[in-house]
Amino acid sequence: MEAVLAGAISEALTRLGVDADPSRIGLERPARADHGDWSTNAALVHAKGAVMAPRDLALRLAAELDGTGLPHLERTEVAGPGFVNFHLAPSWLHEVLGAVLRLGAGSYARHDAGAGQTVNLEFVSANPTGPLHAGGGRWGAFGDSLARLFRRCGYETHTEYYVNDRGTQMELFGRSLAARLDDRPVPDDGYHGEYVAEWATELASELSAGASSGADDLTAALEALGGSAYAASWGRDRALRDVSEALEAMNVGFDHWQSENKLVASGAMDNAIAGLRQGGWTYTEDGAEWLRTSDFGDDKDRVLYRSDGEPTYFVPDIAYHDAKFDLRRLRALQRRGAIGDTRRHDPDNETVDLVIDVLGADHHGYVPRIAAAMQMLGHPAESYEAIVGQNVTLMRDGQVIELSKRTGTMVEVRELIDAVGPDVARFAFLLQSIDSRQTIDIDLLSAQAAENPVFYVQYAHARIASVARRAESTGVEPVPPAGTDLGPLVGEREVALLRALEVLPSVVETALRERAPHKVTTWVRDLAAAFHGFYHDCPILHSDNPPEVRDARLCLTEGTRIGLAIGLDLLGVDAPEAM
RNA sequence: GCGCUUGUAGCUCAAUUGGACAGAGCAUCUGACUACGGAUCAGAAGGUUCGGGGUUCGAAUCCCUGCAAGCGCGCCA
Repeated sequence: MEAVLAGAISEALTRLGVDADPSRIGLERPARADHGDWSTNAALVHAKGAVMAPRDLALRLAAELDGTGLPHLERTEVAGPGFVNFHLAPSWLHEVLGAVLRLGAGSYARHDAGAGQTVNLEFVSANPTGPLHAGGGRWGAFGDSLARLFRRCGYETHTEYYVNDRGTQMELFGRSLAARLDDRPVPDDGYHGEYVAEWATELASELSAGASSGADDLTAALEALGGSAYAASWGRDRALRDVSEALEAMNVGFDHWQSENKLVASGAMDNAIAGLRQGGWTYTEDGAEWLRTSDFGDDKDRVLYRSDGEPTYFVPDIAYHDAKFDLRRLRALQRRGAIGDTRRHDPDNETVDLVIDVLGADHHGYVPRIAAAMQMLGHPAESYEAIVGQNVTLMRDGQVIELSKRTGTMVEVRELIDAVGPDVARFAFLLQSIDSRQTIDIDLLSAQAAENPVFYVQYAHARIASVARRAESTGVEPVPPAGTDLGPLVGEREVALLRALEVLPSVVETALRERAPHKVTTWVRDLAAAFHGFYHDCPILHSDNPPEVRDARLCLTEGTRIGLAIGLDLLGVDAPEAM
């Protein structure tokens, strides 16, 4: 419909002798229903070139369009400073509903914008030194929903979690665990959380179970295995199990967990650094080796190898990001079953087209240097993208809870999920833009869990399922056959619901383009609201209803179910048959 | 001090990226089924879009400036 209108507008302008510039013509769905179904600013934009008052041009344009016999067009109108509004007959929405029913949840609102393109999406990547902080849930929900949007738009999509299992933090974590194990004080700059003590107890029982002959000296048993280094690696696995389980509970999964240790062991660092040196991007100063990141907009150059010869954390990060561009690496992971099914892809293309990091605001300073390094290694500037989101503030009892490694205070995602359930938690994270700081008051969220908007949406879905069950029990086909006359759907609430359903494809498209899954949340609430209104005012299975009205409404109900199912799936939230 | 992000109803947030009278949900007040699930629906009230300039047919949105908040600014990770 949009394409038909856009073409007609351009042609009409040309017939009026105006030099039409299609790129500047805006065609949009007005916010207010009484402004019609579509609206164009074409007259406003072209008035100057046509040397006419905007309204005069609008009037002539409207008259011209009225004469062309466009399908479904009831009338045009000129409004405001010179908008031309198109009022369409409900029949155009009936065609939309027909398409929704024909395509179903699998195919409606799908785009092939990303066909043949591969995207790699990294998110969460919290250090494996403890359970996942509740704030981390935001990145999980966001990243996972964004991945779902990419998939729906035809991208071959890989999701990754980078495991920083190497370096100072891991050592400290290992030493903290070891210290707890023999009741020594935890190092000052170590990990003081309650969980460290609990995990040390677990480690202790594993050690004593594993020790052959009642070795009750745990310290000796640990030393035999490698001391705090063993504790660190054991703790890493323990933490990752905890993190993945918590994310799984929120319906968040990853195709691949990349260990930094294994990456380094593979020689990836040497390869990447060789590439940088070859390109002449490095130099030595004060005994350290530097990278010319300021050539690409970074504030200053960055150290790769310290004067003592040790690589900074930056080196493995470069190697990792470089590796993420390598499709052969992803294929190899796939063969090992680390990654799920793949979609069609150009077999000659060996490069991932888009590598995305989802980061918290506290890491934004790191973006320019990694972007610089990727360009030095030959990856086009637009192929690396960092999405920087604002962090979450957690509250309890009206008090802000500061995340502190020293004192060990934290709120775990698990705790949040246990308190309110996965759907409320996930919906809450996806309720607002990633650009705005989010405050989650765990008590407030628990207390108001029953009023959470997620239930409003899920209730709409459950109601529809209930209608279907009732239809079945009275011998009525819950989904009338294709070709059912949708003509009876002309009431205000029916049209409002049809309109809400119609915009889903463009919502999906903009949500992906703007990396804004919360747009799906907003839409799904709108659709649910339109459905509840329809349901309240328009009886479906009531015996007074003529069969043709009943069947048309059943079609609309099923179409709504499809829309809700798509939206909730994109959000990773359950679409229940009953509540 | 410099940089990034943000500032919208009492609270939490939207606003088709420059469009028409800035919209929802909570909270407050008032109403609605002898019909398919009342976790619903309808209505009222609530605004100088942080302040001040500017750009144009048109600004919450873009530019300048001031204020406020969060984050970042190491041969730490």
